[in-house]
Amino acid sequence: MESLLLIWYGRSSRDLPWRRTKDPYAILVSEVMLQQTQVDRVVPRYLAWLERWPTCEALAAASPAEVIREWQGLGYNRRALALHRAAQAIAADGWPDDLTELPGVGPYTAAAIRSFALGEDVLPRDVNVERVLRRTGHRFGSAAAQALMDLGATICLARVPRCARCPLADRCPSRGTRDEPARKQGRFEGSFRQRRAAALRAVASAPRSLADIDPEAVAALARDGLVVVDGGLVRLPA
DNA sequence: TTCCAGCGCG
DNA sequence: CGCGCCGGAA
Repeated sequence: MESLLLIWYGRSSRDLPWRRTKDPYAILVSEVMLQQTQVDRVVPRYLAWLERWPTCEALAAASPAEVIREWQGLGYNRRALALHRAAQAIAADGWPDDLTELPGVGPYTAAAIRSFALGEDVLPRDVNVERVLRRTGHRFGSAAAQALMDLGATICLARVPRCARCPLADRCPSRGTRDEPARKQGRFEGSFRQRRAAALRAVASAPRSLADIDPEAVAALARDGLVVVDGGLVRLPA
């Protein structure tokens, strides 16, 4: 079964920039960006990020404000600050044995770095991988990691699986089944999310007076350490 | 509306 | 373990 998957992957793999490197820092950047964010949206931002900060040391030397600006629009902005602190920790002390000691690095991202950058025999389990494992009832080795992700992202979709094009469909007990819909989310237009994003854009372009900015949005950003408030002004961290 | 290579907190 | 976190595009 795994060989069928790998044959399919040989023909259908996605050409993604972070698959062209084994630099642990580059893999770390890609994985943090990819946490709950679509591949197509990450690609250009990943390339720009690495061009600006090619190493942990370069990123560590940047200011939080620069980091937030470079991250702007990707969402989950605290990821950016965590990545920054991780780079500073690595620049100071090197890579820890337990990668989950790094801020913003959990079980999945740690396994991804160990597998994709360090070549260790571990299988990173994201939702796509878990879904394929669950549906097929099969066990796969770490060599199938990228293939499982691509299958889950392009064929074995949660809601509308494309079983007709799946290399594993013949022996898949879940062939044709669909997953339940996930949580619901309100409209973006006019939402608090939109106001918060606008507030961050405003502060990022230049420091503003508190009076010029939506107070609730500023409070939310401040709670996350994305802005500081002083002297009636909101601005990004020094 | 629903999707998205998770993490960290209670 | 459940939940909130982000933003936009399809």
